[in-house]
Amino acid sequence: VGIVSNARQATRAAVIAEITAEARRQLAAQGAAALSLRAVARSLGMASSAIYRYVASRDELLTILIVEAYEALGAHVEAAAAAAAAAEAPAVQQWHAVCHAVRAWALQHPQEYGLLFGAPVPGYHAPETTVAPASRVTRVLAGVLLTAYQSGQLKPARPVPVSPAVTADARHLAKQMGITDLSDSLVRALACGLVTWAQLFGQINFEVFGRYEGLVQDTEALFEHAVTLIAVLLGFDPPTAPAS
Amino acid sequence: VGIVSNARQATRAAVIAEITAEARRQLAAQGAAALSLRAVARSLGMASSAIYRYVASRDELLTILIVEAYEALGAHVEAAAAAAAAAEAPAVQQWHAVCHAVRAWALQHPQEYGLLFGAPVPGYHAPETTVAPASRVTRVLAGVLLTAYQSGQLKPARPVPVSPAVTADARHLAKQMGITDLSDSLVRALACGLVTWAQLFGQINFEVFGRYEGLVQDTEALFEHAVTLIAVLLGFDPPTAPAS
DNA sequence: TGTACATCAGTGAACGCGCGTTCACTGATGTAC
DNA sequence: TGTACATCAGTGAACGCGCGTTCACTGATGTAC
Repeated sequence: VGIVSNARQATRAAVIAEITAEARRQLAAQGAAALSLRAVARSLGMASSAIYRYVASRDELLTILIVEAYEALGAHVEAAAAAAAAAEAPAVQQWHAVCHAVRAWALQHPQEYGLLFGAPVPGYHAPETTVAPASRVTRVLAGVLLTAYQSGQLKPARPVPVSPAVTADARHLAKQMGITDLSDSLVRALACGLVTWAQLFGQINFEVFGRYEGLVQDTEALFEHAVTLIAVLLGFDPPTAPAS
Repeated sequence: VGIVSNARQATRAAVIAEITAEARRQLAAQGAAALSLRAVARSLGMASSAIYRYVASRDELLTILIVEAYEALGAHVEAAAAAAAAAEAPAVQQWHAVCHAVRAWALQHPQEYGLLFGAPVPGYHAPETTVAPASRVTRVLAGVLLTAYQSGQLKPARPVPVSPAVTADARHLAKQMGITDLSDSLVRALACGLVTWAQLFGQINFEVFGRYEGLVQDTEALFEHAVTLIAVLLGFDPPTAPAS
């Protein structure tokens, strides 16, 4: 409880940081399945048993990596959103900015992205600790759309009817987000948002997981097109001039 | 080369079938990463070395499983398309039918689906053998849209401008598919198709990989909504009556 | 039909590897008087 | 400031496990005369 024990805690935190950094390196190099505590210890020049002073188990290390990845992605996308907002860009451009930010991070960290958005690691079940960090990106995406909606720049273009079951889920979701306005148009917007959320990550999945390989050369241009199409679906005004 | 050697070949084929069946069972139970030749041999009551009379390596077994999964999914979706076509359903309904068929198969075989559409297995690179089976589903999806397009039931609703890079890729793709009509509207349709292709699987990914867990109760209803939205994006007439 | 030979399925032991995790132990670092 | 004690980082050996793959070998099954 003394002053110096803070020093101990500091070095302790530093070692944990080294461990997670090395683990992240191995994750990036060989994927989550190949991640091993022994290999991390070896790279750090310490006995394999020493790791257990800092990390309870392999699963806990995986959880740490997942949380860190969510936070990194969240911070990256938040920064992009903040920059676009600071430049007072129109809402559509803000939407494009955050989408491209997600994609850029995913392409730079394919294995971490796969850990977050690929098939779940078998035998591992994510604890509740990961829920909050995971919602960070989602919050940014929803925030951009919500302010666009509130500023009138986003209006449901084609009122596609929503089934009762989807309406119920949308209402439930609105309550969770603390939204009191439960108008039909907002329900539609939420349902549309849920779908476009999956569409955005579907687009990135195809690119990161190599499903466009050999079919599409300029995947960035296609992504830009996809984001534009999704924007139209969301209710942004469609572009008229040819895209760059 | 004799008659009876066919009998040998037949029993040989039967054993291979048993091996792949058991491998598929283990894949379904514990995922691709946990698949092991020894475990398969154990379950079949044979020595671990005996497997090598039938399968060259673990990677080859994985390849076989991938090809089989692609074929199974392809056959499933083809059957759904054929049934919808035989019933002379309107093109939108055929589109819905094939989408729901993909989803149904994915939910019934989540691990196999993950093997095909999740993050690639690290250290494994799919040989060219998998390309043809993989294109089977895609061909069905493209076929449904193409006939809808040709019968006039599908017309690009909002002509969203397509960038030169995407146009080039679309043209290239059209040539690969043996399509000679390279009109602007077809280029737009192809670009849109590429995007909706990823969107469809993105939607299924979110459901199979559990990303909607705790957020959406009725995932089937949401999927139905997603397919409808994608249909609108593709250029089908939007539904007017409330969805079921 | 019977016999000598070739083919092939299947065995069991072994090689060499890596893994997660535990445990008794050694030193160093900090704490309290 | 100095000393006795407690805390904690880090070690090395070990347990028990499973894996992919190879290899010399045994029998059974088919083949050719």
